[in-house]
Amino acid sequence: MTPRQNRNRDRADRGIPEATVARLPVYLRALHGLQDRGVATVSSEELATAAGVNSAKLRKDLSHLGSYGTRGVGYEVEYLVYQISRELGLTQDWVVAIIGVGNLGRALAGYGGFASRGFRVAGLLDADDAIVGEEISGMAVEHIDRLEEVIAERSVSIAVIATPAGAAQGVCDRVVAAGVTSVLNFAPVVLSVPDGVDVRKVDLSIELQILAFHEQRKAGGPDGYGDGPPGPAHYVEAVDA
Amino acid sequence: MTPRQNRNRDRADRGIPEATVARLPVYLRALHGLQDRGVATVSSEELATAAGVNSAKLRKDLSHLGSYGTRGVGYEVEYLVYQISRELGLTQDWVVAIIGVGNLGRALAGYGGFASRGFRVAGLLDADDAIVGEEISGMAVEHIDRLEEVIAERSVSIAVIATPAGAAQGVCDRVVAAGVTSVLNFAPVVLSVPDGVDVRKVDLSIELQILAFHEQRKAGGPDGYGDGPPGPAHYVEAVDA
DNA sequence: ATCTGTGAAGCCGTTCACAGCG
DNA sequence: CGCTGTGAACGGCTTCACAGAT
Repeated sequence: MTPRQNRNRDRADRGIPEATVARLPVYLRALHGLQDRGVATVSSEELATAAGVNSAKLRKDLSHLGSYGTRGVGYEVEYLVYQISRELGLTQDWVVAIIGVGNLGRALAGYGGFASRGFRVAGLLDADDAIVGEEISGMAVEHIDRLEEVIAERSVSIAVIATPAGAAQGVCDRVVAAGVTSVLNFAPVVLSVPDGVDVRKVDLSIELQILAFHEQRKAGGPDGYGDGPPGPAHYVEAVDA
Repeated sequence: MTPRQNRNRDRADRGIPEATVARLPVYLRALHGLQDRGVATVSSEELATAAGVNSAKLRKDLSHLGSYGTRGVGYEVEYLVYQISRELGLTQDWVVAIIGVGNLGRALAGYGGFASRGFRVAGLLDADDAIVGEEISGMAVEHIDRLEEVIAERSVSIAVIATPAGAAQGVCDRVVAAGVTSVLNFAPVVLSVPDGVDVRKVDLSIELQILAFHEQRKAGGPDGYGDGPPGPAHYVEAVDA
């Protein structure tokens, strides 16, 4: 039989590669920038440059959504914005609750990119009584005890966890039990969730450590040059900073 | 710049895959957790579970650093912590400057994970005179005009950009000109930098959009309801499936 | 016997290069 | 022509399954 599955869907195959999905928001942002500048049509080369990828990758990515370009011309900006938005599910509003209202939670609550791009923050919750009641970006902070009510009453579908590490798993369990199936986690812990729940993690410290690795390499490799002194025999004191 | 001259396949090959590098910080955090609980030895299966990966991947990753385990037994926690720390370059301190002291910058400045794991915040800079002089986490905010001096005087090697989008590229150009070759960017723009400069991006809005994509799919696939707003030009019949 | 370290296979994503269409 | 859309080649990452060390 043929190697492919029986039904090779014509266009807009729903099996869009993860790597492509992760880039669609970048393309979308670049397209919005072009829109603001009044650009009506864009070539794969131009859009790719604006998005920081190469044009072959961009064309391949867009081909997973369908044939939305015109050969010999390029892509119509407005049309492509709509198609990508629809594919990402941004033509509807997603209701978000932010749990943990420290500096990070405040930064998230005030982030303009939320409201403007299909996300509506409908709840700010915290366990600290000193913070509860405070008004942030026009919204009053509620006590975490009301978490389940808030999720149910306002149909929250995405939970943003910005609590300290120790509280994160507990909060996660509660939001999942309340029916949330998408979690964005800023706490530096690996959350465990049942199948069917999506968790994405944003971790500053990990990003910095990756940078440090490359920075060190630029400076001549770990411990100086070449092999250095590794090996089980050279068990130096653990330098726990 | 000297080209790659990696010939040693012995152990600790310096050509560690990017995907592995990105996971090492996760392993390191899991190991620190085990250390705190007084665990001395761990199997690949246990550590993998704690880190949220499968054991084959963990073993393959660690094999790129060297043979630091004992067959039939597992890995010595303290020794592995040291080896990973060394590989990531965390046995030395990296000096960080944070540019942009809004809520996000404050959250970053107060983030405990910095100081404790090989990073030292040596500068907080902002363009807003109302903020300059304010003390945050025991450090006074300085004016962005002093950016180049701060970088040079304190040997800053990593710049964290937490400014509004419009200011990010300008700040980036300045830190690069001042000799910084590692940038962590929180502003929602694609920064362009010369070769040899590393940029990593953290983007909340992108993460949320990826979640929205999957959430939508769970709810029955994109376009599962009527059709949205009008598509500008050609509006072919969407999908048959 | 147990658990690591690793060749080998399979999978996925990227890049190439050109066919196909405007 | 110019530029998109895409098969095919390529390379990297993940997974498997077992050889090999203790």
